[in-house]
Amino acid sequence: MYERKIPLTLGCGFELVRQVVNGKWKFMLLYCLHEGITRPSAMERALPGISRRVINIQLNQLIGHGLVSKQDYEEKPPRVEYFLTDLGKSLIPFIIDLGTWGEEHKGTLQLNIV
Amino acid sequence: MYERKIPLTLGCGFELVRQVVNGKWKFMLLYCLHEGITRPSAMERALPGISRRVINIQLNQLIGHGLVSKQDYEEKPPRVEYFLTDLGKSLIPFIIDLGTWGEEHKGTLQLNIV
DNA sequence: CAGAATCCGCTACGATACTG
DNA sequence: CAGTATCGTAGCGGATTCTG
Repeated sequence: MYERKIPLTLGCGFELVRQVVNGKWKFMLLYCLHEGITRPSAMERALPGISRRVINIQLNQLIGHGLVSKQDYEEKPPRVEYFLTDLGKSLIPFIIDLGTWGEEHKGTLQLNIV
Repeated sequence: MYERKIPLTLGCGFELVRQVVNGKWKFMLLYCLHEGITRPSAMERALPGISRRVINIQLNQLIGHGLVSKQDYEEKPPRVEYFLTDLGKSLIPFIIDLGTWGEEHKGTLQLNIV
């Protein structure tokens, strides 16, 4: 054998992950759901700076990717709730650990990012 | 107490991580380095579809974030090598585990993404 | 309160060509 | 082989407005 052109058996996995978590607020939205913040209005309060449009778009993408499910109670005034699916839950440990990693290296990183 | 407006102590960490790994090929570049693929030409071969321009841009960002270091041997023909810093190495387990996660749920995810 | 529709600026990325 | 410069494009996300 010569050389492996694509030595990255994980490459496909990387790309899938990248697509799934691609989006400015996806991590935080998933973490909100994990924290029990299930309603859009609550997310808007919990995440200063996010807009309703982006909440909807990114939640819908997460639903499309099978990480989130939606419950519409069809009441008036409207009430809906979003929940993590099992697949979504399986991603939470990564998110928390990555967030912790970011916190721990905040000093080093911020210097460079700012 | 009323309600915590920002219940996400990890929010800042999320944001830092998002900025650091933001980029289509960052995961794969970091994984390349971890695999010992240190030279740009080798990365180009290992990652079909990537361009030299993007390799340089994203590696420089990683350097700026302190995850990667560069060694220029100042020879002719030119030869340079990139390496993971300790900070960069500390991110590798996440990347591998996320790639594995993506691989494991490929079936579920691909249906939705395609 | 949930959410869809519209407009728009910014950036990332790809393609290409060029310098040492 | 390494790296830069330029151009064109698609998409993300912010602001705003409107509906049920």
